[in-house]
Amino acid sequence: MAPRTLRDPSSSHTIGFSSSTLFDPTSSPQQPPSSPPAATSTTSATPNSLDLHCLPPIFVIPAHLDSDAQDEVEEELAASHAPLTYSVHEARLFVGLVRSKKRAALELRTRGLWTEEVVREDKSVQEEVKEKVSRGREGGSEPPRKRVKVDGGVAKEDVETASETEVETASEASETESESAPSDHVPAESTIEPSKGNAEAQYAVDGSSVQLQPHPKSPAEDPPGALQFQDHLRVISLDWLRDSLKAGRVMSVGKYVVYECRAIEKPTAPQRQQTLIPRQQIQKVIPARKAQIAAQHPQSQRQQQPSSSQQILDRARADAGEGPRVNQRYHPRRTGLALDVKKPRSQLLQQTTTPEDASPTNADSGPLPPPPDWVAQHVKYACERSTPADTPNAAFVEQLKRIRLARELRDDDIGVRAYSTSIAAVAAYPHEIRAAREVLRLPGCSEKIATLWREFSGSEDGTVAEAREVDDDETLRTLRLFYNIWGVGAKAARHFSLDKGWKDLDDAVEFGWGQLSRVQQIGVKFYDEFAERIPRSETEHIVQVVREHARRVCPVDPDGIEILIVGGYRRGAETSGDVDVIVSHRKLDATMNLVEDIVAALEQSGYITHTLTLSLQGTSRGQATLPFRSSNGAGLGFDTLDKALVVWQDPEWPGKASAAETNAKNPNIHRRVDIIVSPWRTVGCAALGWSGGTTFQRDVRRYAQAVKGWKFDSSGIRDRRTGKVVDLEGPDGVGRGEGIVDAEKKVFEGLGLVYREPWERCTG
DNA sequence: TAGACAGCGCATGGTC
DNA sequence: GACCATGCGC
DNA sequence: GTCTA
Repeated sequence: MAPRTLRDPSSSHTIGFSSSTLFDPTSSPQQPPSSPPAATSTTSATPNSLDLHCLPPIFVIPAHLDSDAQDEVEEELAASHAPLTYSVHEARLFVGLVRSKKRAALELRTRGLWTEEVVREDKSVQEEVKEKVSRGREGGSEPPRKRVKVDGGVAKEDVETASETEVETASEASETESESAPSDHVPAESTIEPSKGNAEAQYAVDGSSVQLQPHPKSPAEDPPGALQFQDHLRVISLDWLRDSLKAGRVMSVGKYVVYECRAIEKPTAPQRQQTLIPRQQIQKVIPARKAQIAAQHPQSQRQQQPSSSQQILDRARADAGEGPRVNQRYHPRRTGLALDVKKPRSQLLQQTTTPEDASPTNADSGPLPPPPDWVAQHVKYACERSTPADTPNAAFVEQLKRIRLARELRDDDIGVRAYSTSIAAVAAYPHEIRAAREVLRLPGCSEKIATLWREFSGSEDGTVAEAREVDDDETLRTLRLFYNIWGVGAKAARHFSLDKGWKDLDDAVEFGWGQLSRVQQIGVKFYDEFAERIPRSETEHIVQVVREHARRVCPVDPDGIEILIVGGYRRGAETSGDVDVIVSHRKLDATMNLVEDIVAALEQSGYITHTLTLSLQGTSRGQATLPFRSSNGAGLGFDTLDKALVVWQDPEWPGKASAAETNAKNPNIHRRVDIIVSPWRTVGCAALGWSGGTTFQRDVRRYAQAVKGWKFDSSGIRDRRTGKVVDLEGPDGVGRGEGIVDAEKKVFEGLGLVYREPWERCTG
């Protein structure tokens, strides 16, 4: 082993590398090498015997090296008199824990160095090694390792019960990882060619400028290899340094080359096709699994529903393509709208209150369609208007949503909220927008949104630059990858991507498994499965199973169990990201502890494989302010809106019977299911609170606060001033003959709102 | 021009 | 262990 | 980013 081993190799997150690399790659706070390593250091070294002064400028790629490990590498290099550099543009040689061409290129690119691969004609040995190194990482026909690893974990998970709360251990991941690890590493020492003993064998320094040249003394040693092309850059494995130190002499770099390239200019305009890249990235992670899923779930295909977000995006993009062409007719001549928006706004508002609004008010723009009442009256809460899913401005909404996503990824809460408001307004607008003035009339839409609309309407393809960033910007693409893990929000995504330098899920598994929370580990394991959309028929089936189990655990009055599917399904979506279902019962005591019982029963039958969170005392906080009235013999009469967020898998599959012998595992896809149990008394609030969309719900709360002075949440309503419960559904909920939806209608009514059908709540 | 922007429970990690 | 702040999902 | 006190 190396002269000095760094960290405790048994550290829980030395996954995959601990036995094969010198430098511990565990955590990697990415500190760009802003300052050179100390010339001397207490930990550094025994001066080693290597002489690397003739090497070209070397850059140490910090990825996956924590600052200590990075320092150590640099110290070793410095001790060997290697010409370390901290400028990627100056460097000719790059060393690091990088094992694929693609990744190597990415590492350089993210530091501002764009490259293209150089394929050498004589690549017998080198290519072989490179290919070996990168095998399994690169796309190719081989399934990506990540999926293999993750599946390995899944296999183990399959026997877990939902009640297990134990954190899935890093050691488990480690085991799993080790199965595939060996193929990732450069050849063992035995395969290494005898060293030429001196760096000069491969490199020479050309006078003052450090340029690469084939060394005259050894033209044949690293054949075409070495340096016929002086502009070549090489990314080599850190193992080269390890092996050289180990051998006490400089090993030929040839076999350690991961990526050979030359610098190119930064591409100016990102190609439009890059829109597809995120999906490709995902596919890269899951192709095999995806195909498997498709095969197992023919119903998804049968319904011809978009089975992926990309398809939806594609569809939206197609829509977007049409938008501008239409709109352009109305914008042959535009004025500097942004400049005159402020003043005209109030004028417009006044005008919109009169029927004459439909007449031309501006010689420059022509007539606008008569605004809907909510626009004319500047109604600002989404719950006060109808927002159907199909908007004539879908393409523009799509662009706004992308910008919002970018704000989410940038951890800009306020921006997210602002765009959500605008999106909800645009989505509710019943006409195709033809003039920026129309945008300005909408609540929550002002100069910025109007400007975006102008860009949108004037563009060839119905896109705006800010929205394209989500797909084009590499940082955002990586952030999105992590952000899409269940349990990972903006903070964690940024932490993983920016602080730790992880670039893909492989990195999270290899380098950070032990740093993931329990639910994040689950989120990674089922990353691709959770991304799959759930068709309505499957939602219905799942809910049917929930219903049966609820009845089973409610022996006193099983027929009293009432169910409402909420979430996207209730809003009419063809597919959903998860299944949300409200379970209730007219008898208060029947809903007490019902979630736990249902979950336990579903675990028992094998439907629930994991419990992400279990909320058992929704409104215990409310007890203090809750009058002890409706005690009904049910003890304290709490409002309990209990919920379970679980991972679901149908335990039945064809061939299960013989599975024991064949060791086959359940091929059914894992789904996210939310089971909400509400007491009857507040089931209307629950229905309203869980039927979304997000902005609709948020605006119900804002409305309740601003207009009524109430605090609304899905487990009830309270008066902000007195703290007293506001009972809109009656002391015991709606009566005989009325159901959950009737209760919901009473809540609307009590709030002073016109009832909105669920499909009118598609606020985006 | 400054402050608000939904509001909850759970998980996690830090402090005392 | 109690308490608090933060992150997260809904 | 928008609205409002």
